[in-house]
Amino acid sequence: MAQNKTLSHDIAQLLRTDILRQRYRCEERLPSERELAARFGASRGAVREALSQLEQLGLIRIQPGGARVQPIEAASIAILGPLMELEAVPDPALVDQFLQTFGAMAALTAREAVAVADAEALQALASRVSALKKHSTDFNAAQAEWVALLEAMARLSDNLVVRLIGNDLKAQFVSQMLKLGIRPVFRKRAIGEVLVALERALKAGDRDLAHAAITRYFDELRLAMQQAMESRKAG
Amino acid sequence: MAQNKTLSHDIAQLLRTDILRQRYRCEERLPSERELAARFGASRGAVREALSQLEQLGLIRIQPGGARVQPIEAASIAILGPLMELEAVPDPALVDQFLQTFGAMAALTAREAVAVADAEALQALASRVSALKKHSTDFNAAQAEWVALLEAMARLSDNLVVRLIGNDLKAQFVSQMLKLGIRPVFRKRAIGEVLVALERALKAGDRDLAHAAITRYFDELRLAMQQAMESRKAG
DNA sequence: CCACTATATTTGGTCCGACCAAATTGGTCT
DNA sequence: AGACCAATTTGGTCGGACCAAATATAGTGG
Repeated sequence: MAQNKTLSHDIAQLLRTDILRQRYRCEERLPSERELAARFGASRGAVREALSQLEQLGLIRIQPGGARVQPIEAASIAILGPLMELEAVPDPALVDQFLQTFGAMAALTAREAVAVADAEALQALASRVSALKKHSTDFNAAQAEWVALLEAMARLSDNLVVRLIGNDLKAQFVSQMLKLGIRPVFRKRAIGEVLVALERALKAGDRDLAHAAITRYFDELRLAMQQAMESRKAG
Repeated sequence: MAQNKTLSHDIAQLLRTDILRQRYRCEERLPSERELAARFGASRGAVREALSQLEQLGLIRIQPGGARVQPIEAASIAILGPLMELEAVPDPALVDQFLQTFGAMAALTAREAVAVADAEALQALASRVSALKKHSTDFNAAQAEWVALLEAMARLSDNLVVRLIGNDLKAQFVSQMLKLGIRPVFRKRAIGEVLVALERALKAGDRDLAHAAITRYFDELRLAMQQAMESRKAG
């Protein structure tokens, strides 16, 4: 079983899974703290801390009289990770939605980065793209370079909102994908076109082109990821 | 003082504000639970629940030996609301970043909604846009109609990731703006163009045009909001 | 004098038992 | 049947206690 640092975290994780698996219907009352404590062989304090965390996640609403589960849409994005971990292979539709959303924010970041970057910064970004062109065969190296490129643009654009969301999503998603060892296979020609467009955008300071290129990249990533998950399912 | 339901929530809020105000430097140790309990005149259990919530927010990292504050960028987006409430008038740059991000996701939602909608659904959306054309003078009615339109498109696109992020952001932002009573004044001609484009996009099922129209609307909203906040500052 | 180690202290994690206030539940009365 | 009221359940808080891990300190050896 997944062993967290503390007992309260373990309890929170168990309850969280139960709720996400719809073992408790919406608006239904959870067992009382005393009963949960007895069930988990824990003290009421530990259970209370666990419930406090679930409330912060927006999964439940605690009131005198009982804790009630809330609709999933009312929760925080921090539940995306646990939601994908529910089954051995995450829901492909959810993965696609994730990449679509993350891609939109990455594209936004690219546009702003190009908009505010000076000549020097643009040159630095362009050199990263050049490096990417050479790593077209080594997946791991290319992946690391992409992450570095997006990170560099995020630093330039300096948008705290995007950064917070990105951190949350990355923490939820990337680790899960790495754990599963899913390796998307890109269409080389398309990725080549993306890199060319990105290089041109950086050289010309064309923010719209940069936006389009990043969007295109994530579209390719979505496609590759869906295929990888399908073959994983078949294998 | 802002009175929450429970004492632990109050303590969490106080500590949260202290951390966001940088009263504790990054990586610095917070006072021990026992000392905090003494300071707030509360029991250690209440303090522990508060700290547990802050940990869930990503503001602190709790370990035997002490709780340490984490870099703001590592936190969850749930801190955006408190971050804007720190001062009487929220940071205009932060508001702009928020609207930019929210707009990008709304545009994404619009594109997907148009992509998956059948003729009937498109017609329903178009009628909402028509209604918006008539409410051009009444700010409150128009605002409510915009929210309803975006909500309808969100239901159609059925993207859980966007929905969760949107809920989080809305909960953080909208209430704060309403509380301040800031009223952005739109450029009527631009909004008129947006509505025309949106209507055309819905009639033709043109997802790219819908995306562009929503983007344009939020660009106008950003402009109007910045002006409103500036005049508020001056007045 | 400095670096390393073993010890003492601090700090978080958990448990137990108790009391209060609010919500729920169930019964009673009209 | 509906409204009202008491009994029970449930969450919120408190205090004290013990353990294990991390930190700080004193001691030792170079």
